[in-house]
Amino acid sequence: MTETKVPERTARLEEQLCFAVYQAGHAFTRMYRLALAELGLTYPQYLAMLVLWDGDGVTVKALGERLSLDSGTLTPLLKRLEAAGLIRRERSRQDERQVHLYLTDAGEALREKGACVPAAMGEAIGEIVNSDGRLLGDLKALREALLKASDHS
Amino acid sequence: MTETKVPERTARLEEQLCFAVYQAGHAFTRMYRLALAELGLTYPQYLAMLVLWDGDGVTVKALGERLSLDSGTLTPLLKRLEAAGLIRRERSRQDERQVHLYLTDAGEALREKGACVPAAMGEAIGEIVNSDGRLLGDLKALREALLKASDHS
DNA sequence: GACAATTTAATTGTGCGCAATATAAATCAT
DNA sequence: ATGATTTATATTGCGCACAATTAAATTGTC
Repeated sequence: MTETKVPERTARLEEQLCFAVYQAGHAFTRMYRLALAELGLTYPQYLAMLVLWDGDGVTVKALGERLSLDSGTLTPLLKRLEAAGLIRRERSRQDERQVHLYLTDAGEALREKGACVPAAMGEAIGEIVNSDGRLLGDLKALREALLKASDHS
Repeated sequence: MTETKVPERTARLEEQLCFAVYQAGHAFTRMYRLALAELGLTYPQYLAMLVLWDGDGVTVKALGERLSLDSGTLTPLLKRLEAAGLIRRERSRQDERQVHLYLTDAGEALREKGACVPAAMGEAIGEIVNSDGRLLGDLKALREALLKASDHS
């Protein structure tokens, strides 16, 4: 037993799962950037619009839960969408703490142009890698495990 | 054949691969945040230190290629690491365009504390999901496909 | 050797992402 | 009903991420 205590090399960057996720995320936003620029949207703005296209009138809070984002991120993002004329922000009469989000006609109209974005992406790469939804499932499981493990509450 | 042309619903957010990657990335940085805060590092700073621990003296350019980040991101980040006393930035004598990055004693000393970070993470979640490196491989393949597809050059 | 083209960093400006805090409204407890 | 607690949004501040530009050094060409 030659106890060769190698000075505990930290794992190589490229072999770490966190880095792979980090890089894949950047690659995705880069990929979406061009297509979304034609819609005048950033990627996070596009995600917000996806939620509203799925059904508007939701509150900022509900949107935040769907996207895992807080008001510190959403408030300025939503103000930009409002300034772009895509949504309206209306404070609730029943509960004046809440702000409901509605699509304008322009925001509704953008849905169709937005609809072809994931299709274009999907054809380019989706089937190649995500053959049977396995990767998607793995990532969801990963996220769950991460959230569970980092539940500092 | 009842041709019910449903108004082309955009895919649900939660079923989109890009969103899963986006969410997993956030979950990772959240998970790392606490452990890294004890080292006084952010997650991107930790990635930079990983590269330098793997071998210092590299240029900003080389670091950027390793991390897929440009000088716009790296210059201020490296200045912060320098201000924290972890690295030195030295402009090359041979080629004054280049800046080489060296670990200080403090930066070198941080390696050991940093070494237990991925271990703690890995034990918490690594084995659960990444049973045999399949997920890692899938993500790398995904990244490759994305970069290839978005090679606007 | 002079000058154009390329390369490397740094700078500027915009938009997330998130912690911490503030503010105001609603709810709860007495 | 009044005061304490909780909830929803907004604000502030810091640190990425990246496009676009600038500045300076190097290389290539003639």
